[in-house]
Amino acid sequence: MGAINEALALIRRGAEEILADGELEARLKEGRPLRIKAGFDPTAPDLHLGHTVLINKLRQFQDLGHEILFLIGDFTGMIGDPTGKNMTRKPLTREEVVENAQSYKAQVFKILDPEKTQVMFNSEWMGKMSAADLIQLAAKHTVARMLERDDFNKRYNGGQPIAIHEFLYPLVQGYDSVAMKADVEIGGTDQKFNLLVGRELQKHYGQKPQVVLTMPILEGLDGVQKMSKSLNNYIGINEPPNEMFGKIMSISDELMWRYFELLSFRPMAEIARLRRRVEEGANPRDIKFLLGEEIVSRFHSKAEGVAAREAFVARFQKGGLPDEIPEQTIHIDGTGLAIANILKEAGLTKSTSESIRMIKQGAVRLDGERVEDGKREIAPGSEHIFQVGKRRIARVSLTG
RNA sequence: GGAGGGGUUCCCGAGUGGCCAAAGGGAUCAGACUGUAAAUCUGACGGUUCAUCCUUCGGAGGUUCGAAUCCUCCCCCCUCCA
Repeated sequence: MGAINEALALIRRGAEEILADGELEARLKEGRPLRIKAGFDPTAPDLHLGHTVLINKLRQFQDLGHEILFLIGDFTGMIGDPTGKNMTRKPLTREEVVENAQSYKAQVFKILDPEKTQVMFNSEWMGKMSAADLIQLAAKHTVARMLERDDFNKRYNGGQPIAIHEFLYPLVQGYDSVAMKADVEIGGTDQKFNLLVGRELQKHYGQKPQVVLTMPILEGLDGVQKMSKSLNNYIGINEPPNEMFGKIMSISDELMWRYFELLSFRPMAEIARLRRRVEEGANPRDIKFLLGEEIVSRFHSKAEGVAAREAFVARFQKGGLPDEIPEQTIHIDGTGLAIANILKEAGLTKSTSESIRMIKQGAVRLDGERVEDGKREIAPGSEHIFQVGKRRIARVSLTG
């Protein structure tokens, strides 16, 4: 009994909503491994920490002994989840789907145990479905229910078009749950409607309706908008250790707790203790170190996590230079090249104009000394460390 | 099919013949303060041989000493009516 309560606590951690909570408890009591479904787009995955909120939840289920069904929606991908804008997507070729699946695995298995994860494709059953079957499926849901979905509702009332095939998306996603005999489906809060359709359909097909668990959308580095690549407020899981660590350090203190809850595997009790320490006067920066080290360790290695923290301390706390400075060689014709031009050549600035601006703003250092005059020429045959701001740095050797 | 409104620098959005590389806001970058926090303040934010010259305001032409602004054609988006 204690074990079930513990399991429930872990499952509820960070979850936005569980429908229905009571059903979940009942299933856990059955004592068998539950079938946990999560669906993903077949488009090329480039995962960031926001995506891992969901995957972490899968991992927790896995740790509790349940079976993860990682569904790649290669069939639904042809429809595209209706957002009102991109009504249809161009279908991916089989090769692209296979390739993207490989890429998913490489990224996702940094969190999940491959041994306990089944990767599935919904084209497997949807591809075989006949038109008659599809009509039968469509008969199991009503237009009125469909229009309950927020974005359909808005579009319908706002006189915006809704293509018929868009109604098929939730139906197909729901049917996946039937085909997969899912016990639980996990998705973002924006997926709630689709996940609930799965419950309805399972009932129609004589199955016990799946438990729906929604996870919140993670805020990006700015702490306000959702983490996304297009907003450039993300931490990619393939980013280099120091980059990753630095980005984590740059989040606000308040946001740190959110990240702890959703991204850390530390028990909530421990996180509560950390929080108390900060309230009692500990420097939040030092607590953030723990988070940074844990995250970097997960996606790289324990050693790299430690190294990233040490590099950060050495560089920013003690004001030193990073231990690995990218090296460059620039060839100079004639007697010398102006610093402004070298910066551009070295890729530290996008243009000579930017170099001049940066110098004017006091952002440029040459071997640690602030540069005042961008026109100053450096003769070939020497090596120097150039810095623009705090983050851009390069060791440049100039050859004649 | 008819009527009307738009497309401006990364985004939003002013500008309706010269003072426009183009207001303002956002994002971003840099400096100060710090814990590379956050918040705040300051500055920058097309390229260049940098007090110069060059390229930009959906596309192509044209008018003019001079156009983001006027004209012609084309492409795209939106609203209303049928």
